[in-house]
Amino acid sequence: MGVRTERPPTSRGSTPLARQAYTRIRDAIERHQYQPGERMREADLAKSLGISRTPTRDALKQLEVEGLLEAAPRRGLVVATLDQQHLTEIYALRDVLEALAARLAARQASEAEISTLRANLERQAETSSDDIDALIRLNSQFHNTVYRASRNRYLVDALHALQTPLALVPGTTYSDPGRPAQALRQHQRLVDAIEQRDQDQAEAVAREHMRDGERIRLQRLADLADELDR
Amino acid sequence: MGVRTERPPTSRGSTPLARQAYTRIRDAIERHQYQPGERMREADLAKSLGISRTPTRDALKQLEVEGLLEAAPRRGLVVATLDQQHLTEIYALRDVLEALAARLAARQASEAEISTLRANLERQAETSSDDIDALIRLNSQFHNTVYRASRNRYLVDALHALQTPLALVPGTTYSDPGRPAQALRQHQRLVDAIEQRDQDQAEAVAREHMRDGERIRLQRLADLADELDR
DNA sequence: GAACGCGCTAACGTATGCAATCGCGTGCCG
DNA sequence: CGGCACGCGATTGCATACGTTAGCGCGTTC
Repeated sequence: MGVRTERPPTSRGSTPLARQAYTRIRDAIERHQYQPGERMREADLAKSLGISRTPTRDALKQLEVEGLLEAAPRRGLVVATLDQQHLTEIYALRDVLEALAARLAARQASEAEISTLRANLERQAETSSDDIDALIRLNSQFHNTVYRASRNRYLVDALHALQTPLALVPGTTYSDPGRPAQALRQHQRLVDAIEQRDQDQAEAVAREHMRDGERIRLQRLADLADELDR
Repeated sequence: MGVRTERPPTSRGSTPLARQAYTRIRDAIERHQYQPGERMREADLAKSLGISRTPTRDALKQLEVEGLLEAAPRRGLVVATLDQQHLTEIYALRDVLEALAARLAARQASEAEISTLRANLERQAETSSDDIDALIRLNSQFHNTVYRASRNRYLVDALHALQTPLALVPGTTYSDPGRPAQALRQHQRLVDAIEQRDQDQAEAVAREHMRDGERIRLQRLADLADELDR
């Protein structure tokens, strides 16, 4: 079904379809356009994406590896469900990983990385608490900079892998009214600790940051369960 | 090309081809039948496995996710290389993960799990230091039992993910003459700590175990580099 | 009227053919 | 004699057809 005559032959990049499919399906899941437990059929998705089953299948496999989809006993792949137990396990692990990243960053962050973090803090401070999308983006950049400063790619990968399934819970910690200001204060304290090369302090701040984040997300999950019960 | 008339229709199991391909390729890599950097071509592998490119491709993708293969700039998938830097990063992370697993196991291992660990220790004690394959198997079972006792599937997954790339270095820590006895002693101390619910001690023993393992593997890598230089 | 069995259909695993891309070699031109 | 450009071969990405299996509904029989 060679429908793709739209793309001029000069377009050398021509994004791999599997990557496009992956991105679009993942976005749809993160926007909660599919319910947890909803079946994901190769043929349906392929048709709605306008591509064949082959790249669609590749995308689904990757999403399964990342934990956004799971194999249901006799129904194929479905959107994964994240309950309180999962959340607790994720944060138990994330706590020690963020602590390690903060410690390593305090030990070996470059001056350029510290400047990047400072610049990020300023932008966070200038951003309105209402512009949640911008805050989320800045938060993500902030943490990624800290992760990379750890100089440990396995740690970076593990931290990213842990954050992916969190997208299954609608909203983020920034939906909580006091969170933006609190996060900014904790981020500032973390950069201070990194700049002073105080590894223990950096680890302590990171752990505090995680505990607060876990609390907010658990609360959110409980609220959602209440709504569904009604 | 319906070549597979060999399999009687009664054979219901007939492992999916993609899984077979994955297992066989992974085994071959772990046995070092491919050199690091060696190209892995879909068509070649498919032909040598007697299957088509589709399941072969699936297997290669999974191996890439797991870090045994990596995408080389302009040459497709090649067998991954593990240098000293990688090893150091892996162990820096594994240290805190094993420590967490040991701590959680000490907190919440069931009596049945502790019995399983004790039984494993006995079998380790009865196994000759020369039977390296058996020791490796027992060691793997031992650690997996501790991991599961942590009641944290994300931690279990992360620990497994970290161990996979270690297979790229020929031999294991058990190739070292003193290691079997040392490992057994450390395993025994770990089970003692778990049984006494001493979380700090469990964590300390796990960290010591990791440090020794890292030292042996770094030495092994250095020896290999020396051999190649000659 | 109920239970068991048979066939139909939906879904996925697998095979294979086709197309697009990229590296590399060769030949031509400056 | 060297560099650039064109073309060819190798390799992977994508599409699609086929086979197989399992679940479900309908019919038949006791």
